[in-house]
Amino acid sequence: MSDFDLKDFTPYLLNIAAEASGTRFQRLYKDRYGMLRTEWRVLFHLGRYGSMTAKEICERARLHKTKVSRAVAALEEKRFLMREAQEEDRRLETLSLTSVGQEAFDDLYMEAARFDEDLLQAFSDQERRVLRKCLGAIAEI
Amino acid sequence: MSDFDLKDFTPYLLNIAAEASGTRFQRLYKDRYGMLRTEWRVLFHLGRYGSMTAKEICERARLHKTKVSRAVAALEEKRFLMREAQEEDRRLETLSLTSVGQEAFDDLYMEAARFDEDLLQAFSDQERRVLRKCLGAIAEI
DNA sequence: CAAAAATGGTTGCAATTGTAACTAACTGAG
DNA sequence: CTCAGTTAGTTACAATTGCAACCATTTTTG
Repeated sequence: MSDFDLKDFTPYLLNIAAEASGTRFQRLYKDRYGMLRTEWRVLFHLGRYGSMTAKEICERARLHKTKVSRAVAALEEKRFLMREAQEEDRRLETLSLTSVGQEAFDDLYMEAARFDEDLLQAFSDQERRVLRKCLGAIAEI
Repeated sequence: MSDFDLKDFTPYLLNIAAEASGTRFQRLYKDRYGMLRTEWRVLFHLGRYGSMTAKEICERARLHKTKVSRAVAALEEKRFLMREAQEEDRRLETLSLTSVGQEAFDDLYMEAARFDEDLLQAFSDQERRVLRKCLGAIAEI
């Protein structure tokens, strides 16, 4: 029996770490705004990078179009975003945050930055660089 | 606007990396053995660490008891494991792999080690150490 | 010892997700 | 033009999951 252990299996480790950190952060968007993770991600994209179509969100956020479609519907329902049909191509809708959505974003954006700092607080700059580099590379697959 | 970006948000990065690597490895246990992720994790525990009860798997694998319960039922259905009631406490069952289950484990165990090596292939020993340390610490939360 | 609390495990149901099929709108070769 | 693709987005349905309530045992405790 080789000495390869579950704790050495990177996908497992990644999954545990992702779940632990994700679950903790979830409390903020879920408790305060009743959002699901996908909704939070869509909100983040629109808040941070400005108005765009659902298609663009799919690509940038690495989310499947059905997930985005449902998240957009939910955010619209909460009056966090608005859709505006495009003249040139009527299949496309420009999505943008309402002022309520913008406020929610501002709040969560601040919390996210704080949360992240807190999460990495024990690591040196060099460790943070390595972590980011490795995660980025693995995500690229 | 601060310069904090989605690519700087560790829970997001972790989630993307976990999903990318997990999905790729999933092909092996799913296509070959029709297993779900939880089933693979339970199989791994029994194969790597020997017979144990569902409770112990819950603790060691960080899985909720309903997930384990269903994974055990599915693995039993596939004839990958057997249950044996304990005399001393009849609420407990000792779970152990059948020879078919053991073969599946042996196969996947080898693949997992290979997969992991492949995944980390571009990183130096030092980077691997840092990665493991950071992920472990974040998972501890 | 009996009744109450705790423990291991399962089940039912609602919520979330994944997949595929669909609609509506555009594009482009004949 | 026009009809076979594409593309953006939605919807329907099945598979997974999460949560709470539930058995069937132990264990505790009064």
